[in-house]
Amino acid sequence: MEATTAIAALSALAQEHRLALFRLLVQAGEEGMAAGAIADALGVPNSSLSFHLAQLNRAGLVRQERQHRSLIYRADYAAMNGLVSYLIENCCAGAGCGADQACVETDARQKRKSA
Amino acid sequence: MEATTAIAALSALAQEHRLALFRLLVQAGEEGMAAGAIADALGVPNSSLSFHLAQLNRAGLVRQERQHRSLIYRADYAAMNGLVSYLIENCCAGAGCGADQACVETDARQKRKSA
DNA sequence: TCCTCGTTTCGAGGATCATGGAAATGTCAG
DNA sequence: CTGACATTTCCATGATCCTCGAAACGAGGA
Repeated sequence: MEATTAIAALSALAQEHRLALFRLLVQAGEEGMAAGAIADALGVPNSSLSFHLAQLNRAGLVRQERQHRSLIYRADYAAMNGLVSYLIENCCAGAGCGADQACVETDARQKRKSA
Repeated sequence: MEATTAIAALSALAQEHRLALFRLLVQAGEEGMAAGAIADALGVPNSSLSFHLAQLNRAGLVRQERQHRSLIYRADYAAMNGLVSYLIENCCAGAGCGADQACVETDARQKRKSA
């Protein structure tokens, strides 16, 4: 992942409504949600929500698909994991982070992915 | 982690210089780096760097410690992992994300942590 | 104490972003 | 074709953020 891509993703997530929206889609899973249902769940005006959905889409964090009259949105798990991996890249200079077990786990996980 | 905290962290990371800075500290590990050394490595004016370091510090992503005349900065791995966990919370609605192996891994990792 | 070095704060200018109503677009049923 | 519905685009307003030189601050060394 390039820095530009990561910044786009982080900028997209660094906003109250968009963070809630993305997490909603992450938890919704493969089924996804229609724009209207999301607006309902979040209590955001349609025009605002559309703006935020477009931002997340442009950042590659969500994908849209037509289904009858509705647009279904889904979280892009690959992009999400790519961002996470980018953040913890070469974590801890190979020192194992001392007492921080969580960091060791994420580091190991990344190595497993690239192997 | 609360939404406000996560947004603060994401906002802090959603900026070219700060993202590079944070990743530099993540890779530097426990040893950390002095403000001057960071400014040198990134080619950013001192005043700008100080501004960005303050943002990361206020977001809880880095910690500072005096050492003689220099201020040593270190990445806060606990905060980093907290943010990651917040993002992937209840990932995939327990569906295993279909073909997306990476997501399954992160989901499993999170469950392991909270167990 | 005086001076130097490392770092932070101040301040103004330019750039980017969020909001939400109204109008436009696209999709389908009758 | 017409009407109804779901969603997006347009647009102006207000708010927030980034930059960096200059000045201020704080900690040692002589």
